[in-house]
Amino acid sequence: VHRVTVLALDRVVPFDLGIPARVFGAARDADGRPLYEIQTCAIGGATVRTSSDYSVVVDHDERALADADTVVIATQEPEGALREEGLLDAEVRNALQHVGPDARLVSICTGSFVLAAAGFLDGREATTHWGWADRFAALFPKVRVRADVLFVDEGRLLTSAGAASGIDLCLHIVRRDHGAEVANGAARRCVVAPWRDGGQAQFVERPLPDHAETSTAATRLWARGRLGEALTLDDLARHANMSVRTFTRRFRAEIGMSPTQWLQRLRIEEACRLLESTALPVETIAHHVGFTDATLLRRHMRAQMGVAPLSYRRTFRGPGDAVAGA
DNA sequence: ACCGAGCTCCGCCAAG
DNA sequence: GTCTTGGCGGAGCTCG
Repeated sequence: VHRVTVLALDRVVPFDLGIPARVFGAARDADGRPLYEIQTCAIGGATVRTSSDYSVVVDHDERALADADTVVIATQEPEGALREEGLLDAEVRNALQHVGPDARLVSICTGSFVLAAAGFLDGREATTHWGWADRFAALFPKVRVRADVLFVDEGRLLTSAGAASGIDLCLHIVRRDHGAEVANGAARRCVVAPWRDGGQAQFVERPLPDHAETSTAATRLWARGRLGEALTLDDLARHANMSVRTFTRRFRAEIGMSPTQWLQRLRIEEACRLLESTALPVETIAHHVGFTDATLLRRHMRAQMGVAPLSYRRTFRGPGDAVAGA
């Protein structure tokens, strides 16, 4: 089992502190056995104040960092010397000494300030909460800050943007460790979308020389932009410059579902968005997201979420809600 | 609710 | 020997 140790520092943000335990804890192998063991530690094993109106009691002190395969620095709003000069408190610095040389280092939100101040991020790309990106860049000129992504994967060092992107990052790590299928299972247990790769590149991966050409990422972006068209497997494979067989194989390995499953999911997602935010007729929406027919949209929505398009719109808008046009 | 033509998915396997 | 590729075929699915 892979051991994940979460370090909770003073004024930790409870939401973010809970993310690793929840997501890694949801990662199971085919027989349902947990793939990660999560422990939470604090300096001196002391009670930790949170950013909210309560404190947390942990079971471990910083020595728990020593046998961690992965160390997660939970969100802590930078204060004092860290905020002003980018310097770590002596006790935090000492605690980080326990981290093994091969441990993977992960930060959520402003936890990246700690990693940067400790020098781990020098010469690397990293991200942090967008509201802190300028301060971060000013304090740590040796770090290349990306403010426009959900997370950055530098291999042994991974940083995520604000709050919920910590979930995306943890899922990404599970995907890296155990494949997309396992990661999707964890996402399902957490009742969270297994894949957020919006319009822009929302994460940056360490450029692996061979990985870039073999990935279906570019084709997914391309397909996303032409949802309304009738895309066949051949179209996708051709765009990716792969045989159909290789494309489907890669796709499943990377995303954990088949190309058409993914495409349908996207279509439904977009249809829901339009149902929520516009008053367009179902027929128009169906065509817009690539269904030839409104009945097809109904069939798929029924199958995937058990709701008919109009009743989805109704529950979302509430009754009597005036509708503004598209 | 059902049906058939066509498409998709994936195990298998030979080839690189 | 190990890993990847891609054609084949049939089971299963999708769409009209």
